[in-house]
Formats: sequence, structure tokens, C-alpha cells
Amino acid sequence: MTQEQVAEAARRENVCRILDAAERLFKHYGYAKTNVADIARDLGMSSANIYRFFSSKTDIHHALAHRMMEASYQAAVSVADRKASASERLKDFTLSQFKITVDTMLDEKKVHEMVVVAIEQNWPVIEAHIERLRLLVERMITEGIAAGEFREQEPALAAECFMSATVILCHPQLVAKCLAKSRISTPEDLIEFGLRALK
Amino acid sequence: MTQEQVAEAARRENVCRILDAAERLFKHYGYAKTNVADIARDLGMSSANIYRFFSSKTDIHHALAHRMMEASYQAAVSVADRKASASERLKDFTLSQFKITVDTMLDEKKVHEMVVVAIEQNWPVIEAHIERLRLLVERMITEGIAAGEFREQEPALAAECFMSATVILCHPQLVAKCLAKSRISTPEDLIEFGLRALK
DNA sequence: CGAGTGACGTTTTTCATATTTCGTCATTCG
DNA sequence: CGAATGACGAAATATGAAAAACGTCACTCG
Repeated sequence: MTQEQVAEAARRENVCRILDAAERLFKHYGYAKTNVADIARDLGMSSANIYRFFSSKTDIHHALAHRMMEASYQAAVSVADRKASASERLKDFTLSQFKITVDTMLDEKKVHEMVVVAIEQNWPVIEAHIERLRLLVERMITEGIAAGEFREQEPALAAECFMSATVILCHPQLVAKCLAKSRISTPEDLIEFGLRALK
Repeated sequence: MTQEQVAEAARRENVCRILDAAERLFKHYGYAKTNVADIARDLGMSSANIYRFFSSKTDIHHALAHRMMEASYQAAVSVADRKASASERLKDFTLSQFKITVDTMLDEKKVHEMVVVAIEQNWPVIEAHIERLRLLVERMITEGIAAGEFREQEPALAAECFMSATVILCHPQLVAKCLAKSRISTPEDLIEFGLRALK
């Protein structure tokens, strides 16, 4: 292992530790109430040292968002790659996204604060994430068409419609609102509805 | 016409004038920047007089929201009552709701402020409005099933799913966001998608 | 008598400034 | 030499007193 590789590994390790600490503190005290000095103290280092790995507090926020979305995407990929019918996979894909959103929002107030900021300022990473997911959906739909499971249709368009139709299961703010109110339909009902439109 | 009826008519007239003035000022200067004295001055009356018709500034806000939703509901009813296929009416219903939402949001910043407050605090009137619309949709779906246009299904469940699927066309905040971004699908595409799920 | 008002107590908002936090850099230390 | 830091200026935020807005009520006037 070269000198550079060792240094790089150490750097990654530090980045990860900082993100872990930041995530924990943000979730516990809220994003606004936690300052970089708090994060540094938690790790037994100086706040100046944090800035060797992140250019700003916002940058940490970005990185955390990226990490969470990456995890969400990996979960999605592992569902999309399964050996199962397109319908089955689309259903599990959407349920998995729903579950992740619910779990993320369970911390409520603290996480909500961070999500709102990211959405209100509509960070490009969010759009990029949605687009990646859309491509996954598009692929599953294409496969479903090939298998004769779905009717002939434009996969790109169908993917966007399917995701729009199930947006209340994946959009953090909508999920937060809808969990509270009494509803006739379950998530499964809505997914079933979306799948029918594809067939 | 009795004494009471005259008085009642005068009261309604005042209520209406106040709401008109409030709506205009709120849209021009924003809800927060407009105070009750401004509304009163605009009408050549004292602010104390406003409180003979509305118990608070918030009450005016409520009344305005109610008036707008009532207009939206009447537009919806007139579409739902038309002589046309259920598909056609459901499509026009959704497009009409979409148009109203877009037009309402066109004033952007000023109206947005009021809508956000109403949604964040989730006023019961909003839930009630959505429920009324859902009942209209349910009726159209029931008629569509009877006409053999849609498959056999639970109308109440189908109505909620259809509305959930088209929520991005009717939810003020989502519409505001989605108008900005480039999309593959048009509103018509999404409605078509929702209708397919019913057939 | 009752529609309408000016005056007034209470609550909320504004605004100036005191304090905290952010982010940089020259310097230390292993 | 480079990882790490304390000290520091700039930017943001908390604070609290002053001003404005809210909402009430005794009173006026047609």
C-alpha cells in the first residue's frame, strides 16, 4: 500500500467519523442547535480540524444527505435486481422507499428540519437522486413490457407517471402529513393502483 | 322583507367587502405585512368595526381560504355534473383543479405565504374540502363502473387512490415545485395514467 | 337602539447591539 | 513535512427594549 493510499484511507476514516458524530448530534439536538465546535468536541478534536475535511457546516449537511440517499439507492438497486416479476419488484421497490422515508421521519422534528432545508432550497443532489430512482423504475417497466407483464408504452413516461402516482409514499413532507390522518387506502392499495395503470 | 333580513343582508355585504379588500391587500402586500388597520382604512372604516364581522385577523384568513375553496368546489361540481363519460369528467375535473391551483399560485410569494400557513397548521377546512372533492370523484367513479367504463371496484378506495395519484397536480406546494422543473410527462399524461388504473 | 368609533391594555414584531458561531491562517508538534 | 490547533476577523444569531399591531370596551351619534 502506497503512502498516498494510506493517507487517503485515513482521510476517509476521519470523514466517516465526523459524519457519524454529526448525524448523531443533529438528530439529538437539531441541526441549528449543533455547531461545529460541538461536533469537534464530541470527537476530541478542534473545530479547525473539521474544516480540513469539510469546507463548511453546510457541506457536512450535504454529505449526510448524500450518504442517506446513497443508502436508499442501494436498497432500491438490490430490490430492482432481484429475480422476480416486474410487478413484484416495483411493489417492493416502492414499499422499501416508503419504509425508508417513514423510518427517517420517525425522528420527526430534528430530521424534519434538515429535510425541509434540503427540499426548500431544492439541492441538485435531490433531483439527481430522484432521477436515478426513475431510471431504476424505467428499467423495471421495460423488463415488465418485454415479459408481457405490462402493456406496450413509453417506459420513461410510464416511470415518471408511476413515481408521480406514488409520490405521497416517498415524499418526506407528504408522508409526515399523511401518516397522521386517517385514510381509506393503505400503501399497498396505492401501489396496486399504480401497477394496474401499467398493465 | 323583515327587519332581520335587511340587517342580515347588510351584514353579508360588509363581510364580503371586507373579504374583497383583505384579499386584494394580502395579495399585493402579503398577509404578514397587511394589518387590520390597513384593511379598515382601505374601506374607510375603523379597525374596531372590522371586529364586528370577524373575531380576528386569522378569522379573515380562514374566511378567505373558505371562499376560495368554495369557488374551487363549485367549479368541480359543475364539471362532475356535466353530461359526458366518467373518464372525460374525471379528466376535466382534475385539469380544472390543476388550473385553479396554478392560477392561485401564480401570484407566487404573497399567496404562497397564506397557503403555507393553512397547510402547515392543517386547518380542518382543508381536510373537509379534500373530502368533499373525494366524494365527487367517488360519485364519478361509481357512475363509470355502472356504465361499464371502469372495472368493478370499491369506489371509495378508488377515489382516494386516484386523488393520491394526481396529488402533484392539486397540491399547491408540489405544483409550485413541479412547475419549475423540467418533466417528461404533462398533466394530461398523468391523468391518463390514473384513468387507466380505473379501467 | 344599534352601527360605528376612539382610546387603551395586551400581545407581537422590529430593530439595534451583544454574543455566539463560522471559517481562515499562521504556528505548533509529532 | 504534514496533521492538528489556538487565535482571530467576518457572519450569523440571540437578546431585550421600543414600536407597532391586535383585539376590547365604554361611548357617540344618527
